[in-house]
Amino acid sequence: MISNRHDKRPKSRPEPTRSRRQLRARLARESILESAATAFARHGYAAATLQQIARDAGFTPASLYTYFPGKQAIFEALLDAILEEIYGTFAPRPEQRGMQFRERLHDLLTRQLSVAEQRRSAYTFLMRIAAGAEDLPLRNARQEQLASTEAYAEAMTAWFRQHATPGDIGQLEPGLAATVLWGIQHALFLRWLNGGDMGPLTDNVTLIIRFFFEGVRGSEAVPGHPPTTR
Amino acid sequence: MISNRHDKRPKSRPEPTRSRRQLRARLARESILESAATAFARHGYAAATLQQIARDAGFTPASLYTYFPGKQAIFEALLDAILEEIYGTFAPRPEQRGMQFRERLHDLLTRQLSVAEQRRSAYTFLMRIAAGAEDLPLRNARQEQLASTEAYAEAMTAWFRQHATPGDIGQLEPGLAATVLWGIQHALFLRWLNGGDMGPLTDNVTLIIRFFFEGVRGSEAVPGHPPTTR
Amino acid sequence: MISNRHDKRPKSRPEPTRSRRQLRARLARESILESAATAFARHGYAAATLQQIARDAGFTPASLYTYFPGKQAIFEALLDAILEEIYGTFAPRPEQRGMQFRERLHDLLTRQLSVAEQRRSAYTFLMRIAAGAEDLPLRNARQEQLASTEAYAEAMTAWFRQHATPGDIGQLEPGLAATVLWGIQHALFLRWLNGGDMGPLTDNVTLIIRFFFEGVRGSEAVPGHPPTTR
Amino acid sequence: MISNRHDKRPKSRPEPTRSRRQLRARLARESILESAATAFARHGYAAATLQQIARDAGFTPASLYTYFPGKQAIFEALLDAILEEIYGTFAPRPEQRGMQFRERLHDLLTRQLSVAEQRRSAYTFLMRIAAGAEDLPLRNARQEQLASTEAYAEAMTAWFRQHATPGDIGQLEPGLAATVLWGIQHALFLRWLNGGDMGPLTDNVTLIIRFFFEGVRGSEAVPGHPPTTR
DNA sequence: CATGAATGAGCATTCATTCAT
DNA sequence: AATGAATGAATGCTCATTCAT
Repeated sequence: MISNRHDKRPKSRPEPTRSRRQLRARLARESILESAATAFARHGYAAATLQQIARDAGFTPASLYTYFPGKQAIFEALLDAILEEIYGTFAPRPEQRGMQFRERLHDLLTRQLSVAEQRRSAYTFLMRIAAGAEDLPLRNARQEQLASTEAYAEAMTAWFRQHATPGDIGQLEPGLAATVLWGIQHALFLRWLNGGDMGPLTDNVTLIIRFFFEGVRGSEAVPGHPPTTR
Repeated sequence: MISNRHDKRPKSRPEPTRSRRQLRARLARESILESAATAFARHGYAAATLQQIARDAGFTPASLYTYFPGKQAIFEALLDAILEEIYGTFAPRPEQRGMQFRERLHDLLTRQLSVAEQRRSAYTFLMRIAAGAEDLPLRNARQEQLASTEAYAEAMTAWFRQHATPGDIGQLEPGLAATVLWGIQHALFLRWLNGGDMGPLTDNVTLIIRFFFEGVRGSEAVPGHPPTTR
Repeated sequence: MISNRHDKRPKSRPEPTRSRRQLRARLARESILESAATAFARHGYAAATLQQIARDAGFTPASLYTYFPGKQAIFEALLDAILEEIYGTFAPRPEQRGMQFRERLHDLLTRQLSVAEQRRSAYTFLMRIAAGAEDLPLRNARQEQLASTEAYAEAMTAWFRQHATPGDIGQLEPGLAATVLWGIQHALFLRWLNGGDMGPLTDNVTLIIRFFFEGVRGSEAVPGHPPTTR
Repeated sequence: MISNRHDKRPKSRPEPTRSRRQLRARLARESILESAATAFARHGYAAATLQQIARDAGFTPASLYTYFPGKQAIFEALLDAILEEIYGTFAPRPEQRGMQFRERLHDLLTRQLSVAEQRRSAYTFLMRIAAGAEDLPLRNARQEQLASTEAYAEAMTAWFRQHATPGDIGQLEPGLAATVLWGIQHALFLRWLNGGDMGPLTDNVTLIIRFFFEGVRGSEAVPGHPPTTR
């Protein structure tokens, strides 16, 4: 008799009202972020309008304020999410135990391109930022740092130091190697993005790695679509 | 007879006054384009304001309309100029006669990075566009096509076909090779752009070519700054 | 007036639950009005938001609509309440029978300042309105009339006519005297309101009356805090 | 280029173009401030809209930004102007040399009410603020201070100290006297403001002074309209 | 009864553009 | 040729109000 919430069920559906709402709200937020990613990727932060984002997500502009305090907050939430996903790929994984460096890199890039593929728009926007092509409205210094080519290169450099044995990347300065890797990866991502219906983005990993290690010369035979690892 | 006010007629002498005006006008236009390049590179087309451009060029916004019909026209003129410079580098040159493919490529990239270095802002903006990071306000389909990574890759592909002999780029599809080359070039350009006071951008050419042909493995020794052209 | 709520139900028991609800509802309404008074006094009608009012009263904005049909209704209810309290002080009181005019005025002002002290925010808001410093959203002409300095002065004038004997306020036009009295009262109210921790507002009554009758000259000695009622 | 301005006159009016524009601009600014005063006085700062101000001044809202950087700047400019006028009246004047205290006060109040009369709306708005009936959007601490009843009372207190001889205001604390004076003045200003077509506001000065010094009792005969300074 | 969610109306502000001077 | 002034259109945002739960 004290709790009157649970015995309200007889009448309708079995789900507690509470979590229904929470679920709906979470979905709405995600939908808005997805729409924002699209708009930001297509037009840039400044030129993207709440109107576009809202329409795409099935809301009116005013409604966005139910879920986010403003345009900048949407931007930050989106950036946080994609940064977390991308940088999360650098975390050490038990499966890598027995792998060679090249295999480990394959694994890493596969996971990164997988994120890029699934969060296509958000990743595209991140690349815009990373390439310096955005006026960031950031109050958050941490974000400003992370969302740059340099930060990515640094993270990759650290990863190299952790996983590569001497000789793996020649005598090359790791930071430079990381930058080049970023360039190759970026170029193939754009190719995939603009190239109509190619296969999965992750199919490019082998290619990227081969280019990275051996360059064009070493790519004796590159079929239209990727072979197995190594 | 000195004043040029009275004779507006089609046929009169090449008055110095007249050409002085033309000169002033041309200089003004170039100054505006330069300022526009800076603004567009920094903020993107949509977010850049005529206010910024005008101030930077020493005008008021209204004055820009003396030289260009509007923001979009400025954009188009700027894009035209940089596209012409970049694509101009692909034109065949007599000096290349006796060169090896690698040398020819070195020559080509040197000229391209030279443009990038001198037209820094305009080139940066072009890269934003090429990376798809811009809403193009183009009425001009030709421009839209040219200002893309694909178009660049195509031009490079054509150049490969013209200058490479079998084996030069392995058995790789030339379009793919061109894309990768773009990626490496782009990454090093960004590194130079954001990296404070490095040396000339063109110093990176040898590096780029070595990465392109041999990858990281082949780069046995890469000093902090590039060796001579070999 | 106080309890006419219970006999509205022709046919059912005087359920305790029912009147408890009514009590809760009345308390909620009063709480809301109090919060509204605070908000209106601080920001004015237009600038005060239901958000502020609701938060202060422990509700969400939507909930206010359970108790009032809208912002304007809250405003009207609040105004009604404070007007009733203030104008109620003019009602004749048996205790005044044997008093002199000056004593009666002392009594009147004491009761008015007592209201001001207890309904501090509401009274402050009323003063804003009275001073013409509010856009009244009134549909109700009666309220618009009552909530003005003139209406107050009129009421006071009437009271003067009823209670003063010739000579009490000199040969002064009563309306003018009432206006001046309002001014003095208002000034001391503001002083009390802004002045941090002074004593009770009603302590100012003697002062007000002395100023009113004799002006600065007559106030031979005014200690920091008012003497007894004389 | 440097001096081709002067010989342009033959054709049209004798005024230099430059000052024409400046004049127009100044008039526009004043017109806007006047309209702003009206709107702020009527609706309060927050509730007044640029739409109203602009329309009243014969502009579109966007045009206001030609003359002021924003709503707040309009507010500040307006407040600055009226504050300067009001506090300017406290400045010592040579003419006061031979006057008695009462005469000096008469002179002071006349000048203050004269400002109130001429800058009717602005003064009304200032009174709203002074009475605490405004949420000030002030960045400017100086303004915040000056625009309060206390600040006015302080200024008046200082003036009292400078001009009154012992006995002039009884043994009353000057701050209190200043407050009361403000109240009387304010009440009569409001009466004038709302009272339809009375005579000039300054006609009330004698009345105010008589009330201030002698109160209602001392006002033996107060005709409808003011006598000479006595 | 309470509230999360949704929205239309409205606001301050920005900006590309036009035009008279 | 250059610009101050003016403006329509559009933007991010707020808020009173409605409604389903």
